[in-house]
Amino acid sequence: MSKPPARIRLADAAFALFDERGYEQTTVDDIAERAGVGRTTFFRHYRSKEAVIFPDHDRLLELIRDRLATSSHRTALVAVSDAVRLVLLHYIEEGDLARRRYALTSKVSALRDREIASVARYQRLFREFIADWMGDPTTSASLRAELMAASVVAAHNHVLRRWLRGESADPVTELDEAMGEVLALFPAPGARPDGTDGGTTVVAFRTGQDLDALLPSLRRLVEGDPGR
Amino acid sequence: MSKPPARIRLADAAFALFDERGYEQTTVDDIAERAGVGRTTFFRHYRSKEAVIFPDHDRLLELIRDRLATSSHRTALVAVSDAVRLVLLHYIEEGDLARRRYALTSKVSALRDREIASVARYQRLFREFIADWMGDPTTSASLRAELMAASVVAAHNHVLRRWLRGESADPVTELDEAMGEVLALFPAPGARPDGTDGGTTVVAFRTGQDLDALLPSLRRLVEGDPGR
DNA sequence: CTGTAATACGGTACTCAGTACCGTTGGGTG
DNA sequence: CACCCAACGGTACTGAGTACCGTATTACAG
Repeated sequence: MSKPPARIRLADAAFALFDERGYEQTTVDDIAERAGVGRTTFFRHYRSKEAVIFPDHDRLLELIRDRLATSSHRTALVAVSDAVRLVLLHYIEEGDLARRRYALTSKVSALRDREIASVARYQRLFREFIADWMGDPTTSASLRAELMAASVVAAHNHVLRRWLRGESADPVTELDEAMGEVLALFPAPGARPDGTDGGTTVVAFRTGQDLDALLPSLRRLVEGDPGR
Repeated sequence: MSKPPARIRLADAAFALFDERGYEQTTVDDIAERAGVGRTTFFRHYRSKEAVIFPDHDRLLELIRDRLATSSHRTALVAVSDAVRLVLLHYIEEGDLARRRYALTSKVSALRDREIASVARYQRLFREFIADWMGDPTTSASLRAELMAASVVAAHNHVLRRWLRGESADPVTELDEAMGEVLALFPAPGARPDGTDGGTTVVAFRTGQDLDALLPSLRRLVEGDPGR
């Protein structure tokens, strides 16, 4: 039962001290001391005092960048909705650690700001991806990309926060639902080369009917024979 | 021709030095020295080195809070759209100063993060206002409030950035147009007091959209909230 | 004119985050 | 054994931000 590596010990010590004394009241020296290492070693493993709480935002950002780069979806919004799932899954994998971080960021404004800045980087990535995908430098297209990216991130944050607060048992499903709402906000342009601008399918449901029973015909309507 | 007050001299000195040497390469001592005051005086007027660039975000936040508190609009979204105009007008009043700040925040990530954190506070204020206004603690209502707040802020940012880059001659009109798009995204619920609702849901699809992606929201429409 | 209180200011000293640099240790590997 | 290389510890430094104290200016009451 040898000691875990310094990086882990530092993180454990940091979270423990933050819980005991609060973030500002804890110095880097305190953390290093409790971890049984020198102060230099702390900064070797974590760029800053804040970074010990957000260890791998950069890695996650790259992961998402790759996912977007290799994604083959029919619309940019679907691709982004798919990519943002990675973020949620990452948090869920962290489990209790993510919740402890949430408790900290809720109290310490400096950490909250840092978290917000990280999220903004995701949003920027999404915005640029959508704008590139649309390839339309128009003002309105740019605005549309901005709105889409903001909505995806907002929906993700909504679900994530619910899960962090313990209000959600199945966050992945909730994310799907939330993303469905977002997709519904932005109907695809439905560009038709022949100019008939069909593309619109109107479906009438009777409430109380089983959606799953309708699904096959729905799918036929949308995918099989567009324009009817 | 007496000297302007120390607060102004400090801001001028700061911006000049930031332009000359860059933000990180400028120390607070440098700023104070050029302004002809002591270092202590700098911190008396500005809480931090960053604060000299963002002097009145707090004041503006309070202004918006008041505006929302005294607003009598038909929908929460309109009230927020109206309030966010204050932010844009504030930047426009600052004129060239706002553009110099934009040039700085574009280069220095620490400043960009700070700006983003400020904007997030507006967004949070909007979100809480909308949620309170709706008075519906449901998950979907909460998500809707989140999406609305994010969209308003995104639209504002879009217009503001265009103006800061000198790409917009009439930002106020552009903001109105952008807010129009946002309002179009979120049609009013259209409550039916007479109960004539026949339980039929009409859904308009655009082909080219992923049916699977839409499915969750569809399911919610049919099963979760009949009659809407 | 004088005492006094408020305000703004300058200076010193301190804490702490973050950086730079240097020396040391402890394994592997030829 | 000699060498190397990675991880570590220590020291010293810069710079932001805070606390505290003394001082000059102004205003104002008596």
